Amino acid sequence: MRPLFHPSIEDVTVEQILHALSDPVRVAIFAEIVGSNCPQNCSTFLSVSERNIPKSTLSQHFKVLREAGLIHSERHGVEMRNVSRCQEINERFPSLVSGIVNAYKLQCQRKRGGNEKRKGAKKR
Amino acid sequence: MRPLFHPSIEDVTVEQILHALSDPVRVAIFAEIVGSNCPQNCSTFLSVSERNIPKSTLSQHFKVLREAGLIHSERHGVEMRNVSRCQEINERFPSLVSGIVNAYKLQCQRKRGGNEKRKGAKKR
DNA sequence: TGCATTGTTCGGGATTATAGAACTATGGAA
DNA sequence: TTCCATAGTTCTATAATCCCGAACAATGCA
Repeated sequence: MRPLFHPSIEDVTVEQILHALSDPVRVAIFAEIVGSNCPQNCSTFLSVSERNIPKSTLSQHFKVLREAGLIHSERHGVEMRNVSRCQEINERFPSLVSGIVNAYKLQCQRKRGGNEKRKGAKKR
Repeated sequence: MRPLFHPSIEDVTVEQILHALSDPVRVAIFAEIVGSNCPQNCSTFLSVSERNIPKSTLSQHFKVLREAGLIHSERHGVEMRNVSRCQEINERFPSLVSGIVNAYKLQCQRKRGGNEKRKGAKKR
C-alpha cells in the first residue's frame, strides 16, 4: 500500500482547495474536522449530512482533501487520524478557508431553520 | 434560444460557488469581472491565462458562473454584458467570495514572481 | 495463527466536461 | 428588404471524472 501523499504548502492551489470543498460530503467532513479539537478517523463519517457513504467512496474523499492540502492524515494503529492544516493554509491564503467554512456553517443553519417554513426542500 | 437563468440569491449554495470557481479558466474570468468596473462580454476571454478557449466552451463556463449566482448576464445588442453579483453574495455569505478572489490574486502574483526562481512550472 | 477492524485499490458503469459543427439572435451595410 | 458580420448558444460525440461494490492490505488482539 503506497504511503500517503501530502503536498507541501507552497504547492497547494486555490483551485484544488475549491474543488475539494465543492462536494457536499467533503465540505461537511472538512467542517467537522476543523470544528473538532481531536483528530477524526474516516469511519466517523460513514454517515454524513443524512447520507450513508460507502467506505471506498469515503476513502477517495479523504484522498482529495489530503491532496488538496486541507488535511493531514496519520496512521495510529488500525485507524487513520485526520487533522486540518488550516494554520498553514491561512499563512499562505489568509481568510480563504475560514471564509468558506463560515459560509458553509451559515448555510447549514439556514437549512435547518428554514425547513419548517419552506414548502419543499430540494434533494440531490 | 431559451432565456438566461439567474438563480435568486437565496437559492445560491456554497458548493455551487466553490465548484464554479474551482476551474482555472472560470476563476480567472470571474476575478477579471470582479476587478473591472465596466461590464465584460464573453469574447474578451477567448484567450485567458495563456490558453485559447473555444467559444462553445466559454459559453458553458459563463453558464456555470451564472447558474452558481456569481455573475449577472444581460444582452446588449449583439453582445452579452456580464457583471458580478458580489454585493448580493456578500450579504448572504460574508467574506466568502472576497476570500477566494484575494487568495487567487495572491496565487497569481506568486506564480509570476516565482517563475524565474523555480526550476519548472507545472502545466495542466 | 486466525480473525476483526480500518482503510486502500481495482474495475465498471454512470455522470460530467470539452470542443467542433451547426444554429440563433442582433445590428448594420448594400 | 436582403445579406452579411459578429456574439453566443445548442447539439453531439468523445474524453475525463466520479461513484461504489468487491477484493485486498495493514494493524491489533484473542
